[in-house]
Amino acid sequence: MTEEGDGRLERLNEMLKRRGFLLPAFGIYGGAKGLYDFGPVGGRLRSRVNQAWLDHWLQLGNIVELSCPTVTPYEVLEASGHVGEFSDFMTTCKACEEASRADTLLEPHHPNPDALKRDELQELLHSINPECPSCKASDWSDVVAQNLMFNTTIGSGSSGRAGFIRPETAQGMFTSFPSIYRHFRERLPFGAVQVGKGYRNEIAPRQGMIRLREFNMAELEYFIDPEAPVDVDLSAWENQIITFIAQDSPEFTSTLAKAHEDGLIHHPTVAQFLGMTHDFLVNMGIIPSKIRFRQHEKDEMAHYAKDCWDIEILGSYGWIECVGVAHRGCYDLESHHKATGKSLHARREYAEPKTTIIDAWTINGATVGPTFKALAGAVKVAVEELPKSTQFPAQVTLSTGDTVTLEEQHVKPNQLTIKETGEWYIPHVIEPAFGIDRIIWHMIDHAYHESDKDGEVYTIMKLKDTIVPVDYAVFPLFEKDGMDQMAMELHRTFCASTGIVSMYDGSGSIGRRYARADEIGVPQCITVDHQSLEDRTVTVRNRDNGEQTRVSIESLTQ
RNA sequence: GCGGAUAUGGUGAAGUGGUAUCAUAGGAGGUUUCCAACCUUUUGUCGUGGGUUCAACUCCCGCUAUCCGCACCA
Repeated sequence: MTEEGDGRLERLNEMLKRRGFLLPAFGIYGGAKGLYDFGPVGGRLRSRVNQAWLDHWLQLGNIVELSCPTVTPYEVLEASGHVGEFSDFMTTCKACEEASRADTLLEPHHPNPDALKRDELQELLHSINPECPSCKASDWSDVVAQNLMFNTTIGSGSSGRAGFIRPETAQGMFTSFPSIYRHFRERLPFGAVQVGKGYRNEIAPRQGMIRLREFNMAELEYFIDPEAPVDVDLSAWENQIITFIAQDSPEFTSTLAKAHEDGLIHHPTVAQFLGMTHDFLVNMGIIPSKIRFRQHEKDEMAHYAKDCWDIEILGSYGWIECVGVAHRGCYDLESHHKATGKSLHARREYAEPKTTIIDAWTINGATVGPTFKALAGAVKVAVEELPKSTQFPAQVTLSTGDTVTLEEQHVKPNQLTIKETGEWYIPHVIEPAFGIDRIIWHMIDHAYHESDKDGEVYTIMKLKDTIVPVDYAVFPLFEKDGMDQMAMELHRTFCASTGIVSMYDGSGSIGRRYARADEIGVPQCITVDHQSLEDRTVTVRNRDNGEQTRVSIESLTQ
């Protein structure tokens, strides 16, 4: 196998374009930065990965799939913190009209300009007046926020409402919490999954598929009761040695259970999801030794996170974050609750109802009201705090600072039994978020094998059978004598079966066709030859070892 | 966003102030009893907009995109 670094990445990218895996979008218009097409081969690959991802999480048994709009009202993303967090503060040089980031300009003059608010940046910028990096002038416009989300208007004209194209799928799932809660009969834990597009108007999209302006994401929002005992079994991964990079520590290996026992992974469900993520990636063909889990530093953690892990994959661009598993606490539901006033709580029933017996004093409203007038409310609070043993008349100091004298006629005994069967709380959320494009890139990167064949590079895509874009390639040995009709018939039979993709190829020599099929990773090539015409058997060639077996057509199509 | 480089058939490349070359690929036909073979034939191109010029793929300028650093982002 040819190793990387000798032009492998260039050959891979060239092949992906030529064979229709991945192509720059809108190519006939010169392309558009940060936008890619999944082509005739890649489109199928993507949909299979999406489906495999959904199936993987639906296994848990308490997961539903949602599909929420990409167009999202301004208020939703303001409440979630994205309007505030997803912006850069820009200023323009009045001499040359070059736009620069205000915090970058101020870096030599302030320890951490990134943390400044807009007004503070503006003040500092105008007092220091740094040189323009391109024209050396020192005359800056006002600082404006440039948001990394795509702006849009929902509706037109004066009735239009400000909105964004979503930067992640998560918010739609949070705002759907009440209906998911009802669906699951108000019993946590449960989760919602969604695969879909997300959009970020990146300043500098780079590195092919790694940083896109429109990207495929897959997210699970898993809602838990922070106080409920957690029933998580990590034994499935007890023999799985995983590479970790944690806060304040160098790279080391351990198991998920050990990492949790050591207090590194705070929540067992986070550990479970890290394990399930590992399983998914390996099922997709990611090489296990090229996976590592990296814990976010405290200052790097996003605005919502309590504990956050990146799953990084090693590929041609180095270690790239492809999945994030974040314990978001109650941040999201609480934010939307505060913004809307709508209940996003769950109910926790006590094992035993809590009974509170109150045996003390309360006010006699008929006398306290007329006597104390505006102070009556404060009197009530003070009276209810008095011990049962209080003798009246009594001097009482109110929260207002006033001191009043309470007569026996102002009070009456207060005997109550309050029974509480449970309480309301805001569920916590654990969120695995997958960058599907990045994962597909690494699947391709890891599956791409080159070998030397008579001085030429021979390419095989060793993709997993479960997600290959094409399941079968059907060839007539020669396109004559009825072999072509028989092959076409078999091809059509395959295509008529749900979930199977077949490709007919009768062009060029048989060896050339095998090579073409290997290049896009077709696991099995089926060839119709002269013998097939007589006994309805065909040869099946294995992609990875080239071995052929002869089987009957019926055994393939049943 | 900054600095540097680049942009020629589907893919990879050469080249020139007078409308372009090679390899490979794709289609059709032939040949061929299974791993990129061969023969015939055919398809298709100078990223984009402007300028200079009798004439621009070539020179100049803008734009767009790509690659490499830096920065940014996750």
